[in-house]
Amino acid sequence: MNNEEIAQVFNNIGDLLGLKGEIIFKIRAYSKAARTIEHYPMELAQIFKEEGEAGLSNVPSVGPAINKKIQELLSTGGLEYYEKLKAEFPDGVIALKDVPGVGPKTAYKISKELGVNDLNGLEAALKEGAVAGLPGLGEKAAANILHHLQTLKTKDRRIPIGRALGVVEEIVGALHDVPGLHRLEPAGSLRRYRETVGDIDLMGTAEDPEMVLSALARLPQVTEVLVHGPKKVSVLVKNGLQVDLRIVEEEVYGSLIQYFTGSQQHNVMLRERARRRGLSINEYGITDLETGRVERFATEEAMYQRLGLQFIPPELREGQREIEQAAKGAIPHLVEVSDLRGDLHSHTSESDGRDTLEEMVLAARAAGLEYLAITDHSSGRGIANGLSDQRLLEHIDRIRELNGRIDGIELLTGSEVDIRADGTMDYSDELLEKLDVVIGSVHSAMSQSKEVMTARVIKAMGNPHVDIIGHPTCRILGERVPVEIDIEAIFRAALETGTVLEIDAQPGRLDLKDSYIYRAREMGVALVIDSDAHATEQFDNLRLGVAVARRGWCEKGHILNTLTLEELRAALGSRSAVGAHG
DNA sequence: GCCGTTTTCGGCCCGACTGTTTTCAGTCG
Repeated sequence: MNNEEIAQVFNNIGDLLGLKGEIIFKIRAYSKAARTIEHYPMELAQIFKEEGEAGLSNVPSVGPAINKKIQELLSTGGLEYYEKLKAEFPDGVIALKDVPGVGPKTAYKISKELGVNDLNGLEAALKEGAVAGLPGLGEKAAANILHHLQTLKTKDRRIPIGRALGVVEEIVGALHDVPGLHRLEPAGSLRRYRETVGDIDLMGTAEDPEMVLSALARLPQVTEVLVHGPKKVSVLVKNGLQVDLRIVEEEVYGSLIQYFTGSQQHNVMLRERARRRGLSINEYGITDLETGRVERFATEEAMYQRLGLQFIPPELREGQREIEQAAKGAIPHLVEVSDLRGDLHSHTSESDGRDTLEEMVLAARAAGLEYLAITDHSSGRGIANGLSDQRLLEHIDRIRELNGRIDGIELLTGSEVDIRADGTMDYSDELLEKLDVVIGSVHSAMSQSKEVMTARVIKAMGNPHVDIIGHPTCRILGERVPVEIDIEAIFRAALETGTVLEIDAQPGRLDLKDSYIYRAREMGVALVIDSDAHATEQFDNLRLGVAVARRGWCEKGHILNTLTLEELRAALGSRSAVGAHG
């Protein structure tokens, strides 16, 4: 059972207790635990396996009662308390509250009065007009529920961050020239660089707010204007993505962007901390409860400082341990894009890249990289025009030749070599030995069982020529689920063999993902952030890789390609040194 | 039910919006 499923159970328990009329603070305790668990950087199953009950008690918002329930869920797959509670209510209570606008109370009312137990039944009841007749629910409420129900069916709830960033860049670019616009930046999960976002929150300051708001509303990519008030406009853009723009006063900008950046759980914890100090936070400032005096904050830095906290980078604001760390002054100096000196994974038109070797190298140099490994696909990737032995040898010569006549960047020869279904590599050891950088990647037989896949990758890591495992879980966001693999076993093998694990920064991959990065870093596994660029503009992917590494609390020292080329060569040359680096 | 730089008991984040209300409940973030 994974964290998301456990969180779902506690969320449902909270809602059901609400219907029973339990005291509100007990209900909130369950919801709060659910929110924490949902975004916890380590799987509770793993914690329980390794450290038992004591490990679980370190999770914030988990006390003795919820701890016991987690243990039961993990060891039996079920929870008796939950089953008994569910049996007291119609099934519809859980099923119907998936619809936005339908909470536990409304779900209960509909399922009890109308006998509706699933979403199809709900749609039928809405169309018959049965819902609008219920006490407390009128025509408008019913129409609203039907609207949400139908959009729920047609639209992806969250989109990959890469696509959202593209939309933001277009919009910010288009609004750039509006006179009197001072600031304009994203808030919300986009600013925290979550791998998917539900909508886009933009926030800014301007001399004439209305001019900015209506400029957004008039953009060609806007398909519908949902709300257009004096301080806020909400629009839909192509593909149904919602964009909210707020223009606020300069004096309260810090408080507001802090509030709208979230996460919700982070804000709850921040406000609890403030409460204990006799302060109350809202989105406009901090109120001293004794004197009633309100302080306003133009910057987030000032606001965190007022609460006795170090500044917390947005990527860490997930309501885990970041506030207690900030209170101790123990927030790490996270890795930054400017710390990256090189890139160890790139493709050219020799295999499935779009641009030529020379074009890619010039682009990498322009992006400020000091070194670049050219790692086209191996022969087994026929569909990606993988290189035969002979073509690889010629490619190596061309890379060396180019390296000799170009200034400002050093080139490394390399290959992204298929790890075959049996764990052997797609080139011979003799050939691999000629390369500076060998990335081993799984591109085939992805439906292997967890045992087979894990053994396959560990076998590849045992090959002394394999330096890096590329995109270790092979997921494509929104398209392909990750392969079944025992990630803890992979981390252990990486430590034992000194193999580096990749953070593939392609927007659709982000693989390793943030929570795995967190765990790998904790274990001391060496990591590398790679663009996996297939075209000249894709070196820009690196910033996204840096962002997920930051979400995994990585500092410069955890990331191998922050080393100078000399240091890197030494590290790759003796792989035990690579392991020690992390 | 959880938690502690005032507390192991006595508190518990805060506001906006919507619709159905005649003073507020429900939902959301």
